Amino acid sequence: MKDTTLKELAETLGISVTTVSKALKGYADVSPKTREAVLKLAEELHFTPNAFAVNLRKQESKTIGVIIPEIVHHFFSKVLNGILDEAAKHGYLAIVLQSGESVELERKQVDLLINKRVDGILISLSNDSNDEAHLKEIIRRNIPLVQFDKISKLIPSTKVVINDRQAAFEATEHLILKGCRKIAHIRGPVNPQGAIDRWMGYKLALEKHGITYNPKLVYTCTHVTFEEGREFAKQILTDHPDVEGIFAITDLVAVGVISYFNENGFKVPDNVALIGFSNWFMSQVITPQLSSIDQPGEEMGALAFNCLLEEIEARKANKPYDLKTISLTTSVVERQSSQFKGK
Amino acid sequence: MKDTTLKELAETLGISVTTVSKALKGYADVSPKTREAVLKLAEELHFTPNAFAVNLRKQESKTIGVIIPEIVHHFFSKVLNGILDEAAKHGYLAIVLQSGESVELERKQVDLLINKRVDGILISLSNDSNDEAHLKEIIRRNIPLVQFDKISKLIPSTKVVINDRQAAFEATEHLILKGCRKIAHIRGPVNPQGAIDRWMGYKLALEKHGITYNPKLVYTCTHVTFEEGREFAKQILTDHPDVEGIFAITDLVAVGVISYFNENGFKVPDNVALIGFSNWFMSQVITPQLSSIDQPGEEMGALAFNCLLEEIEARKANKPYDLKTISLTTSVVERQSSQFKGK
DNA sequence: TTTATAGCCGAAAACGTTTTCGAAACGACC
DNA sequence: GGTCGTTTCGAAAACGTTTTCGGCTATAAA
Repeated sequence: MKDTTLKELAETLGISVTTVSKALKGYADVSPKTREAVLKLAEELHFTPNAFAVNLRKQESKTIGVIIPEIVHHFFSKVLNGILDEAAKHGYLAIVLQSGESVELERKQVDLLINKRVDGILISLSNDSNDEAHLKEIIRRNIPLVQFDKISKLIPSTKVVINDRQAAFEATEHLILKGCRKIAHIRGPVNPQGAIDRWMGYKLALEKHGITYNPKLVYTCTHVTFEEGREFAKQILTDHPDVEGIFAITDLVAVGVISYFNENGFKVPDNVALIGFSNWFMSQVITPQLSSIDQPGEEMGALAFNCLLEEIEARKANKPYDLKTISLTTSVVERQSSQFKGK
Repeated sequence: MKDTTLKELAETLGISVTTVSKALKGYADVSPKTREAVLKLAEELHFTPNAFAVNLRKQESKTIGVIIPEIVHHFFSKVLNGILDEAAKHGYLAIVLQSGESVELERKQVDLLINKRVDGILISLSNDSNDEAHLKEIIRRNIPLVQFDKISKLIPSTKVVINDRQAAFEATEHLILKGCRKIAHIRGPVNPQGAIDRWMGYKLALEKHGITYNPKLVYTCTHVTFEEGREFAKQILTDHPDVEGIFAITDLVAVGVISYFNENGFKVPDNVALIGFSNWFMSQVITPQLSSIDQPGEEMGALAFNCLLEEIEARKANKPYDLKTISLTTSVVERQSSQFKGK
């Protein structure tokens, strides 16, 4: 059973394909009588224009590609949610791919999207993306591109990010304002820009409040897991039993810290104040509830899509457009874990 | 700057489009000399076949559509992960849509995918899907369809599910074997089949072990949230202070129960044993760690895709294929929360 | 009666690829 | 020289739509 085509409609009505097409698209130069006949028959036969043909003819598919490191990830799934909803509003569909934090895979996914001839690409880079050849290829091919969250500064494109340094500054300052002076930082891996920026924000906050930075209070994750949180909690307790506050790179790590402290009778927030990062769902349901930094994931996704759409439409109309970098503001979400009691 | 086409290659080489196409696809009837010339030029000019044209010609796009209720959801994102990985292995891309648990939106998304002429559709229904007209339309259009997790029994298609009744039976029996006799069940909403099946599994386990079913021990969620878990925990404590075990429809609800009990000094598992459902990540990091039922999300996704692929290929080859229903086995994940101490 | 003007319609090209089918060229063999 | 087979190539149709452009008819104006 084949799909109905314009040609079939035309033949059964005894008119030309052209007229059928025009009737369906509301052109003015088709009489009301034939228009209605066409519409009626099209309805009856469940006609829908063949998307393949339309794509070929119009050289566009109303489809974008999205590449993220991991889909099973609270933040990225929220961003994706924002992208999908906003895309739907504007009649766009999204092909979703994950790079699994591997550059080779990321490059492969980019190639796939280029070959598919998507109308545009949204990408958040994998952690070890040192090579940008594939991104350059996107630009060479003149495909609209917007980077979000984890970006490459070397690639000229619109970017939607959060200000990691500022956010980390506020997180640390929050602990300071709660009365902490000796504050440890469990930071992210060495390379990713985000981890570096947050670490710098931490230092800046200490500096502003006259606390000397002590590198021994900084612990570096390699995998940013729950288990690492537990391990570093133990380590901190032996290295610095008098620690007053901890700023963890991520809620997951912070939850690991809580878990270890809970088991070992070290009280959060009575003995030590704690703040995480991302405002992951779990931070509301753990005991004690975890203070955190809210990253507006859906907003980031929606904004990234809108920037991409702007670029797509500008190019189609042969209009110029500006590459911008949008920095979303984060906010401290104050919960129980940071209500430091002092000594 | 336009993309290179077969025609351009042909013209600069002074040969026909046909020969260029054949050279690129490794046909035998093109001489080694011309083949190499074509390959070389294609490489230089970064030629990639125009996907729009290929789709039109072949009447397929190597793209499938996926509709899930929510993307920001641990289980569904895992299923999606399984789908995407398996699809990638077979050279397929996926367009992802969410129905947001609304039938109207679901119907709209189905229409979009039909119009896009995807090669097949994977769908998990929204909760209030009582109307199946849109699914029937997929079948009428002869589009390969596989349902997973939340399915409609009325629609003939391959299905990949878990055996909710069996899983709930095992969860309840697990509590019984730990020594619980008075066991409450916080069940899901009234309509969805999954909630009904789990409730029946609960009853069956009681029956098998000679415990009379008491409807007053069953509490019905409407939104299946953390807050509902807390509320019902409170309610259970006043209604049945001597409760020994609780089987919650979902880990999230179970975590709500833990949260309330933790705050009010009612000890899990000393006073009451608890088991959830889904084995989502949080169950490992909460204190006490939550026993649960593991649902193999990625496996479900991978399997669903493979079934779809089978159907796609069978149709292309005009071979018959069978509709099957695959029931994945779940397993009890025993953690701290179910280690009941008795009285 | 001619001319201008709407109103309606359709031929045809274009999008870029794939595949069928036949043809040309060439050598080998009888 | 004719026949046959092999190798290499290309014309053309097909996939289904969109859009331009010109043409036809009938009516109104001159």
